[in-house]
Amino acid sequence: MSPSRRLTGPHPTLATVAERAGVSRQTVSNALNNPELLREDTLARVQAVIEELGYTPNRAARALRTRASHMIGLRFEPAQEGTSNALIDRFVHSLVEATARTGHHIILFSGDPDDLLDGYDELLRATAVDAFVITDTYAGTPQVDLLDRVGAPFVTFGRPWDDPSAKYPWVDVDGARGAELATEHLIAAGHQRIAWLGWEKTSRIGEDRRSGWSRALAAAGIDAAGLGVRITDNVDAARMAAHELLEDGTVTGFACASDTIAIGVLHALAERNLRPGADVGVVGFDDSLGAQVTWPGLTSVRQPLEQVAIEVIDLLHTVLSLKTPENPARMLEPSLVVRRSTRRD
Amino acid sequence: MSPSRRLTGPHPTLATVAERAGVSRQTVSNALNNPELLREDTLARVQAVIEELGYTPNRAARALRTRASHMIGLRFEPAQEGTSNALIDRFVHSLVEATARTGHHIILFSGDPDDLLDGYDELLRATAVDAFVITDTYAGTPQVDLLDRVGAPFVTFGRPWDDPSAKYPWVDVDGARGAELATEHLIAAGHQRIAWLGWEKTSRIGEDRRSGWSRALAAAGIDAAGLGVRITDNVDAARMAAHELLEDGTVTGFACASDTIAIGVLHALAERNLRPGADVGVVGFDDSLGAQVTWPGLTSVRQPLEQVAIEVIDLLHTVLSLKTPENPARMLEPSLVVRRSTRRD
DNA sequence: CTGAAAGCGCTAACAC
DNA sequence: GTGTTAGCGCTTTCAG
Repeated sequence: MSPSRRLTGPHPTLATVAERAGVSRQTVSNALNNPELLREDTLARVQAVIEELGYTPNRAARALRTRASHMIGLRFEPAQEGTSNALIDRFVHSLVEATARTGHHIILFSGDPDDLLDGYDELLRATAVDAFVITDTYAGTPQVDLLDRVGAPFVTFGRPWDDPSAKYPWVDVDGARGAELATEHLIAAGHQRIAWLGWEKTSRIGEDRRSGWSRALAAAGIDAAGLGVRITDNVDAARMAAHELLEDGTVTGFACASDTIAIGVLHALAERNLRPGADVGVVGFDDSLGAQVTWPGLTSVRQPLEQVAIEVIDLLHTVLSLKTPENPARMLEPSLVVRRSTRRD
Repeated sequence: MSPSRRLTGPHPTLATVAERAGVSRQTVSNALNNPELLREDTLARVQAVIEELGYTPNRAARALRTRASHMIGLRFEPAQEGTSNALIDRFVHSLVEATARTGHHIILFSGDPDDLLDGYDELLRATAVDAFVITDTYAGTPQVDLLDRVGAPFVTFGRPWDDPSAKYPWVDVDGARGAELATEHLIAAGHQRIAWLGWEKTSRIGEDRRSGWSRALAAAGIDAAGLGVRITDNVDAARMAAHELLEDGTVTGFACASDTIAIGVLHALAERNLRPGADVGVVGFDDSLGAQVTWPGLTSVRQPLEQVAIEVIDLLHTVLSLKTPENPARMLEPSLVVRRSTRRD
């Protein structure tokens, strides 16, 4: 005699479905997780009841039993104001779309701004997440060491700058190639003296992008001397640096490490009554909303974030199934979105 | 004789802690959830072991038992390109910060773009979330009906436009007041003929903001005839509308329903060689990144999203503890961030 | 104040 | 193929 209890609670359980379908709970479970084990008619009957009752397995119970939460943690930093670079936000949108197809969910957490590692450990010990996506690899990757140590799966958006031979799975966009595209585009538009406005030397990403600019100039036989400038990532610093470079009248192109910097250059042009595109070509980086709305339209290097998200989730999937990914290091190509800041109409 | 098993797995459990501290599992549980029940020395001893072992309660087990996941669902729509308005992204950042203090977490999910209700039900039936935050109230609120029907807790960012007497908890920002602030600011700067560039009539939020503009003009005894224009929310539509309004040379002020629209006005000014601020005052809405980086700096109405998030979480807390919030309808005041687009230097 | 027993809903292992 | 048993880690009774 089975102790069949009828639950009065709002949610049907395995037992409810089993009773209604006239099978055991295990059979319902199999219908869900190993449908090939059931006879066709039994399966159909069980599925009909599941449908009818609107049954969805209880996540907590399933997680407790299988030790898999199907949650992916992402540490979400406070909003950065004053920069047009909301790249991470766009990435998160893509990530949510990408996870939707796999049954995983993104859970956002915050941590002490002074402690890059804060928050990870707790979620892990609570078995609240199966894995992490790490985005802030530009700041070095202490998180990677931590997660490696405790054996937690993760994938990073951003390559292992500190240790190119590191073998954890990552996805990144070739920033040097992006800057090269930008510079080639300016050269093709007839510019010769093309400046680089980038970040401080401490930024690996910044130096990488800068190398793409150098490469493009070298390939075209253009001397880069005095044209590479390093500043902090804000509009005003860029504006001032641009004024300095524009002083002698020979510089007519700017490849920039960010849209914020490029917009600073546009400000300088406005103040000098120079026409973006016609007089001076300007290219930004990241195709941020700022690039899209700013006057007269900013040409910018765009990272394929949708694809990055898909690759990240794909890698995560592989890692979570304890398989070794075939290609754990995935470099994607950026593209150039051309707008009026480089058109010589 | 207690069946004390030593777990070899990575995570300590209640049993591990209990054994190590020489108490029963229940006592450890109490140390966590009802510390006032324990004798001081026992409590201290248990806490020391918890600390030492780095124990964190298993969320799945706790959720299964208490029927509370401590997760809050937020449906996250695909990124909107071409508009400077990433308000929701900024809100999510604030929300994550706000939840951090309460032990809740935000889980992001996506849904069929054609079905506003998609996704909610499933998370609920899976008991994956305790409650929802709803942000898209401008599109009407079918979600509210759904959640009300199934008895799921939620709080909205956005008031019940369709039914002002609805008694569910919400937090919103007074958009009419924001437009009024913008218009008053333009009047104070000496402008008289101040145009409104807003959204189509179908937008409740748009009409609400517009009413603030009318109110400010009326209070100053200025005739608004012919100055209120409704367009779609994009840079180009705004640019063209601005050109039309600027044609007769009398309009010198623009209050706008969004930063996107305001930036379109700035484009028109650039094309007419009019100086933002000195010749024509322009005010946007939402203080987006675009407003912050665009030349020459766009004055904009700012919504206090950090505070909105805090109030939302506060209401959610109250609702989740089955109490009736004292003040379930919370309207917050926006503020004006003044930049050069309204300075007459 | 502390301990023992029961069970949340599910799935892995094994019997039939 | 299908049913039975056990237990994931926790908290809620209820005894002591």
